Amino acid sequence: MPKPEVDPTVQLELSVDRSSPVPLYFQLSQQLEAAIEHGTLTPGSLLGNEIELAARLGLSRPTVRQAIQSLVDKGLLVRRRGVGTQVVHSQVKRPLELSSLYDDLEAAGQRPATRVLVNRLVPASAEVAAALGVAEDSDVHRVERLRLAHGEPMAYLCNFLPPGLIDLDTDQLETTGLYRMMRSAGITLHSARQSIGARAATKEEAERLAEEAGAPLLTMQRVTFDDTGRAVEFGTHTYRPTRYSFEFQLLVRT
Amino acid sequence: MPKPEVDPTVQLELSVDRSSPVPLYFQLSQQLEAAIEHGTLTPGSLLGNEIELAARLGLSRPTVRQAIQSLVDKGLLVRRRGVGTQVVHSQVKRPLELSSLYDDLEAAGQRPATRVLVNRLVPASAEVAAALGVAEDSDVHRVERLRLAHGEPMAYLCNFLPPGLIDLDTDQLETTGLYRMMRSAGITLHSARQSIGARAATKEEAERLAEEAGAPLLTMQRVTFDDTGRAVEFGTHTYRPTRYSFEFQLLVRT
DNA sequence: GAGTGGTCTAGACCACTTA
DNA sequence: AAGTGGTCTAGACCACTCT
Repeated sequence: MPKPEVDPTVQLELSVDRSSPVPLYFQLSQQLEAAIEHGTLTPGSLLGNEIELAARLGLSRPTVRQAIQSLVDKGLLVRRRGVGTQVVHSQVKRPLELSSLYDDLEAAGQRPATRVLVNRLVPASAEVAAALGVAEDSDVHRVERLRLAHGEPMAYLCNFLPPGLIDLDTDQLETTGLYRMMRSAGITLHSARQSIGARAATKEEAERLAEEAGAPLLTMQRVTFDDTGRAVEFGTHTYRPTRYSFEFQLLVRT
Repeated sequence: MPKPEVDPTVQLELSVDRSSPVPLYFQLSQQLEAAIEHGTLTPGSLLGNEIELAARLGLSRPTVRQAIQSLVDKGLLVRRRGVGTQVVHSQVKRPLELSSLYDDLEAAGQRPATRVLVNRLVPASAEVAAALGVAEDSDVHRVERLRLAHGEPMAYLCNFLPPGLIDLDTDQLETTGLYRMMRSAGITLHSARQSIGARAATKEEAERLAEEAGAPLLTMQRVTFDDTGRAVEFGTHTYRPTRYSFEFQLLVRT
């Protein structure tokens, strides 16, 4: 009876296309990630050593390392000196993302709807001006939206954006998410500072979300920065906690 | 009048110690990070090119790149092809962390106090068993704690841990955080899956936190995994939203 | 065209783990 | 002692941005 292969990657038909413009390390990391996602590489399985893997693919060791490292950074693999590289045991795989409510809902198959309540220029309040780094009372966009799922209100979103950044077409706001609009306008999102809390609904808030006054609401405030460090969005959101909660995975910084 | 230096790193007396066991790239990244933290490298300033920097320090380019890349991953630097490497403009610098309430409070100078309400072995409920990956009705540790700041209750923490992992000394639980105890027991935390929501307080919850029944509460559930993929902790926490909110910075995955 | 970062190579030596 | 990942070198060519 033949001894089973120790290195599961040998059965994985890995290959790279050197004529492709896609970087070699990226081609490799995508194939490995797909194999993990797909269950071909099972949790706990030990990848073969880097040098042998590099030789088999006709790549240099640093290139293979770069591919593996990117998956380690995503939390999919764990490396141990003297031991090897293993697929992480835990079932949780989704990377941490700057979540977009619209995308979240769409991914969950909830077919979200958006109703734009307000879309106009207003003078910046002190709080908005500080968050966006603009002068107080200068013009900023104010967008108020109600997000619905299955016809039921789920969240009330109030956002402020500096002027001249993107074209805030109301129709487009109703059919896609704000982040997606910013990305297609060539804005590279970089980081966001978030604060998540809770409070009792005021009468107006309750009415908007079809709740009762005093009902608990989940709140989120966020300032988003692009890769030049500009604040590109300040948002104050309220969610119905019976309909929505924040789910995410954190990687421990090392 | 002499033209000012374009590359601010030349005035930075960077140096590496080749006799140190600390990796060279790490020595460099720490010096750069300190300079950014300290304000010596101001937001928006352009670092000199990698090759020149490598030559000045007597390092190879890949080593310098590794140092710079680690700061890019932390969100402190931004690289642009054809342009250069810049210190990020935004004022936010704190990295995303797996937050420990105890550490958060201590960092905020709130001198937290902990009262251990329960610390014993209990049979695992279905929910706990699923979260920790143990058999239903098998023994698990149950720890209930009340976290206070300035003498006021701030959060009620209920945690479950698999048996035999760490010594859950009650005195130690009152003077430090659970995460810190796990780390000193040699457990390497790796990732956590969190869910943050809100709900109205039940009568018992309200009493524990000195709130009224029906008051809004901020809730957090978390499963934490170590680097072998074992679930090492499952927690169900409730926070007084007037006293606590979750603040964190996200980096956009690219 | 000049300068930047992005990618890649083919080696090397070391530290750690396991047996 | 053998095998692993961790670090490091000294080059190379390419793609992109700016002037």
